[in-house]
Amino acid sequence: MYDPMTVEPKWRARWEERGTNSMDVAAAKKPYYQLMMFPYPSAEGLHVGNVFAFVGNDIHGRFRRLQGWDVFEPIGFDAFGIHSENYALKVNTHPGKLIPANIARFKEQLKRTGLMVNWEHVLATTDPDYYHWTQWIFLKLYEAGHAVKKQAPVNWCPECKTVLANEQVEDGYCERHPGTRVHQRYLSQWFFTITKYVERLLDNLETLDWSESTRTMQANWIGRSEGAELIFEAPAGTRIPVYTTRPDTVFGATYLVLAPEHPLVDELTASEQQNEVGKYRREAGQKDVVTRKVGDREKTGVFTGTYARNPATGESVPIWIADYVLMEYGTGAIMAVPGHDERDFEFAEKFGLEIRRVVAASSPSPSSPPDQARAEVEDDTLPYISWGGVLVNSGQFDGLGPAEGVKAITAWLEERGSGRTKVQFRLHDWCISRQRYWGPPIPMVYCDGCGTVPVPYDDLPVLLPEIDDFKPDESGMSPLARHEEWYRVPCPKCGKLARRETDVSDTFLDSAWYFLRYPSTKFDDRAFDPATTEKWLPVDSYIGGNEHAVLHLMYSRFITMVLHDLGLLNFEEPFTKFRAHGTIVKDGAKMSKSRGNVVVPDDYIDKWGADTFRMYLMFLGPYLEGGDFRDEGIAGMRRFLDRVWTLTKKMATGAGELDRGAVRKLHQTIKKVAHDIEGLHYNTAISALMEYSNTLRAIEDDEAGLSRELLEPLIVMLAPFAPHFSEECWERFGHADSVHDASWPPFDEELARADEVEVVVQVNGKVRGRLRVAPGTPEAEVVESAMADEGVSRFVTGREVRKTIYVQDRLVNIVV
RNA sequence: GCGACCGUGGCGGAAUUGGCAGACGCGCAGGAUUUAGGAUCCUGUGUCGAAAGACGUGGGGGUUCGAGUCCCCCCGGUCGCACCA
Repeated sequence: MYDPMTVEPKWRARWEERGTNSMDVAAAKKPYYQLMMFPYPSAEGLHVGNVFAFVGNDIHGRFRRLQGWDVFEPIGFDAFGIHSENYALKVNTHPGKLIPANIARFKEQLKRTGLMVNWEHVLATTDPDYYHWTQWIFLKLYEAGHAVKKQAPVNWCPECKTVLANEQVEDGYCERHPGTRVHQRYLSQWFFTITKYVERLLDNLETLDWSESTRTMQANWIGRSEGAELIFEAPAGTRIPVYTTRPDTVFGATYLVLAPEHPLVDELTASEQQNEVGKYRREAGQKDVVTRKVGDREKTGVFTGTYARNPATGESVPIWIADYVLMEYGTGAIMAVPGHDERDFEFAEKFGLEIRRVVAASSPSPSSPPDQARAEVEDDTLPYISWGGVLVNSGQFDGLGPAEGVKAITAWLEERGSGRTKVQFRLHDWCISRQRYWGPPIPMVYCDGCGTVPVPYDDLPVLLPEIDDFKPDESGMSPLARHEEWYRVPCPKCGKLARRETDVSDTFLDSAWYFLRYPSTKFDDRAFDPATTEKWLPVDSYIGGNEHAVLHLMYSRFITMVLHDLGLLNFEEPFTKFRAHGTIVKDGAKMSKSRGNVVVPDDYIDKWGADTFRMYLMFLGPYLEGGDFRDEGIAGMRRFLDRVWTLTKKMATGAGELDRGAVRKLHQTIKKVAHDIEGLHYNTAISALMEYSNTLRAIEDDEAGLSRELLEPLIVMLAPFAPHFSEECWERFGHADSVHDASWPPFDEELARADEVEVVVQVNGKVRGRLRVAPGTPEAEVVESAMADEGVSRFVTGREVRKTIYVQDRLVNIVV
């Protein structure tokens, strides 16, 4: 009987002794970088979702190794950030104390899972040897002009006394304090100018071998749109630029709306409207960023009391301010076309503004041009939004389709100096300041004389001080701002007393470059060694969750591009291939502590062994889609390993004739399993291995029986899935070396070929018989024997054969 | 609302280019072994039907000799984005 409780620890110990998994990064000849997204080391430890993800990554890495690659499969810990910090606050223990214990626990669990992790190259983002280089990257970006300081709104929870990320705000309330409304504060913060790279970030997507869903999400996030910037002029000559994707509808623009924060509002507000406008702006400022965007969408706004000239019609249109217009997008001002935009329509209805139709749904007939179209348009009670139809009420442009109208009207306005075509993106600059404690201090110093001064490279790292009062307070500043002994430093330039930046950087910066560090963890004088990096990067295979499809992957690509442009990297895309794995759910619902349906891997590994658990997880469903975790099936997987175990004990020693059918099945299996592992289709790879073992079981008592040639390839193919079990079998076969240093079994097309195929005979598309023929039998011969088949002739005789369809080696269809 | 993906036995899920639907596994039933239970092994297992056969991949229509697969409409689900002008 196979006993994982003794076999698995035995092999883990031996792997460590022999250094089986410690591939020498410097000496590797055929490098293959197999990366998985590193975990946040939570206090709860590894959950099945992590194990599922890591095992899938490990199988691919181990398979590549069997194919002869020098596979580098590192792991690290994303241990900075608000998660760790909030947990530390909750249990009232310093995060610096919690993290090492959590990491130790994770390591233990990861090892028990049997991963081929290279433990010589572990990293933790909280380690000063690591964040030294996170700060170095900040300085590199600063030097290149990609790090700038500007004012930005943040969510503030008065109860937590801290800034919240958008994800921590639920419908305007703090996620930790359901009764507390979050509001908006303006703070001066550091930004990385990722928007400068927006075209490359979008265009390069097409060249990447990434999950389609991930690329789509990135493209949506970047949000490219084409349109025009048009100028509306106020009487005093103030030019108000607006961005629109529908410049063809400018003849229908009956009013303007500015965002409440728009810098021109003061100037444009008439004196009698001052009070109203001021009040509205204050109210808008009170709303937190999230509520304003997703909360109650009842339109609100106030009239500024002034007008601007529509550049197309020359008419005066009223200028309003309303919070449905966002300052962060476009120019922070829109031309409202209520006839053809739902939001503008709703607003116009509410405030009694003019609605003018400028696109008719159907083409006016030549006999009764625009009049008829106008009539039908005026009946409408809702805006008409489509790229179909024709322009009406648009002067010389009447009759054009919207797409032609865009070109013609933009060109016409451009000629008159009131517009130009414009491409707009949704992506914003990346705010990296966090008014928190648990992160790498931003390496900047503010000096009264010299201004903003970067910390010299030689003074890095700026160590995060160990303070007890890491709890945030009312001020909106980092807890570090309470520690004068820390932030008071001499200015690096002039030596006078100056002040450190007290904010720390975003966790996403830690993870935006960690893959560069792994191969170079041995170098303490550089972030990443040029020769090592050239050898190992870009990453050959990256696997992770789609929850990081946008931010993490986008930021990593951005940092890589910047470092490339600075001449520090010779590639500009970090991940050649990326696949998003699926999610494991329980009873159809996402696992979460609040639902109480979290599955902890430890008990399963204790009971069934890591190998059984690994295979079971992979067999649940397609790796790229995930599946539902149930206890019922796991015994079946254990049964499978037990059967293979029994097979290996029956290995025939004599040199009998090999079973032809088994050899054929073997080669078919080699091909299928390799193909499936490459595509990460582990569930079907496992089922192919099961089929092959069933084939062997059927001949186990035969004379020639189970020869080494039939059994050993099964064990090798099983090795990526069940690494301990396979080692034990391999050893019992008399091998002194590791099965993981063996080679993937060679595939022979000739041996895989069937010497007889079954051809299905259909009459009118219904199966009426089957024939066994040699592969490649010509059509005429097959049809002839098909007609002779009793089951077939019953349905054919006495009827006229209209035609026959023949698919080589597969099917005959006789149409009568 | 917009975008992407998906819907197949009692269950999880298979099915290159349109070509035997239900691989593999779970569960279940019968049998062997066992004092019994468990474990193991063998056989069976989409539905209706005694059988021949008919029906069958969320529903409806279409293309085709042939549709789970392609096209159109509808219903249901999952994920992402969400006042982005």
